[in-house]
Amino acid sequence: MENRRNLQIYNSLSGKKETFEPLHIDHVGMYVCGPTLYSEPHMGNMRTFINFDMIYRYFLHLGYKVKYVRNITDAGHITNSAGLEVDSIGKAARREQMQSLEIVYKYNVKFQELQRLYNLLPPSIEPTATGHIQEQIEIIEQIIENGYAYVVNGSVYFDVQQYIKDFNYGILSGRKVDELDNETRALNAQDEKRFFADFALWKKANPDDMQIWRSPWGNGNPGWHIECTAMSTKYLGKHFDIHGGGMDLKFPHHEDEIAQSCGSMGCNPAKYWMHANMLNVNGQKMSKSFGNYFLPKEIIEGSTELFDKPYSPDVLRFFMMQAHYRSNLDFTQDALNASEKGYSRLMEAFKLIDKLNINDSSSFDVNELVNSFYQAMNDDFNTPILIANLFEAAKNIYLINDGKATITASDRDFLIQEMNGFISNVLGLQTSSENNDSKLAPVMDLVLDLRQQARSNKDWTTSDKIRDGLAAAGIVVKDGKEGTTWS
RNA sequence: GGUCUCGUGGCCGAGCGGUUAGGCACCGGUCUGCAAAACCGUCUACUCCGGUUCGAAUCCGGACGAGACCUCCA
Repeated sequence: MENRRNLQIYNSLSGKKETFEPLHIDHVGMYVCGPTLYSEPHMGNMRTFINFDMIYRYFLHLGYKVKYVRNITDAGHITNSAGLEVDSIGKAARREQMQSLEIVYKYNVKFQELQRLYNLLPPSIEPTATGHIQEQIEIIEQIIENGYAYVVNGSVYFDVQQYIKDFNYGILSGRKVDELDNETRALNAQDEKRFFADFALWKKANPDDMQIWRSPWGNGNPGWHIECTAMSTKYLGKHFDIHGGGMDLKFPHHEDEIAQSCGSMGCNPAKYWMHANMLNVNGQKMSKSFGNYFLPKEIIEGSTELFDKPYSPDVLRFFMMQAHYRSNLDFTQDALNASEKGYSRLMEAFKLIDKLNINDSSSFDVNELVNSFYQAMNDDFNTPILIANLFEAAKNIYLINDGKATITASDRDFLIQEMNGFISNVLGLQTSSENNDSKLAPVMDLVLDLRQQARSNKDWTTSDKIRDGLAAAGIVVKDGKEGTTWS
């Protein structure tokens, strides 16, 4: 496929757009950092997963065989800036009076439900951190053997000072080790570390830890970053195509993953690093303390105070796709309403396309239009441009419907196929109408027939009563030249 | 404090040196029994100050403003 050769991806590693060339022909290996299951994923989490779902879908659309690995973090992250224990899952377990595994299971069920609601394709593999403790231990052993880690009191730390003699720590985030900590941070509990920037690979267990594993260094917990190195390596190999995640994971998480891979296997794990941007709500990063925090399910149900009406998952997906994955996106009521209307107009056009009259020639260049879909996506997955081009198609469909433009049968079939491919397969929007209720359709036919009779008799009172009554029930009646439709 | 993004019309949001992005809203028109839907058309931009250039929203410098990260974060 010609379209494959032109795919440009912004690589966070180089800070530039690069032509995508897979390591293995026809195959793409992609690893994305998944959720930590200590609470229900929020809308910001969903934006990242939806963006990578779109990226996954576009690779599939281009005909690649994709192995998409997205992990589940079910072991609590164990250190914070002060080196103190912060087991997020353990904390949640105590709060909710459950065992760690119960917490993880509970929120995983919710996460799976959200994926279905928002039409995310399941990844090829969703490995868990706790299922790969042995692999993590083996990588840590290798790093120690290579001289880039040291053992202290049953804990293992990555030796950044040793590492920077051979590799570039900061290659992804652009940070320089000597700039990292000019101000002396609170150094309590960091006595074990040789250097402030060293990070934990394995942490000795505390008596009150809820999850503990055995290791060559005694009982303990894996560090936060090592799980991703272990799982990406196991399922995709030591060097694979794409590693993705939220922008906030760039440092330290991804930087440390690179250090672990280089320190154990001698190479950066991924050829392309991709980072999806954050979600703002009413101008600020979504946060519980700002009062602009809401869950993906609340906005669908309309149960959040922030918005005065519910929005469907398709509208929310469409809204997010109208912004580029590397841009900030601000959730506001006005913006969501605008997307809701635009989405409906696009989908109405797509539903209309089957019914268009055929002509001997097309009054516009369908090939060029379809090509513009690919060009948009090939430019670093530019979904806003793709959507603008889909609206161009919609405009033409409406013109044909009004008899002001023409299309040939083969062009129409081609356009149907490609529009469906991009709307449904790539953007992940559900094109099947929820109005295809087998019982409602014949009833509507009857009602509209009665209304048409009233209209023929110029009985506007009856005709408008039917229209208003249906409107009250949420059904919009549309009188067109070719008859009346509803939705 | 350090590192890095960003500042586009009423709202959201593309743009990577010369061409109408797009959506929503507004206004005028076509259509309609009246509406709605649909179509056509018009109008609102590039934070500010310098510089480079024949030409800058786009490149460079500075100011102001917003945001992210700096060992919990998607």
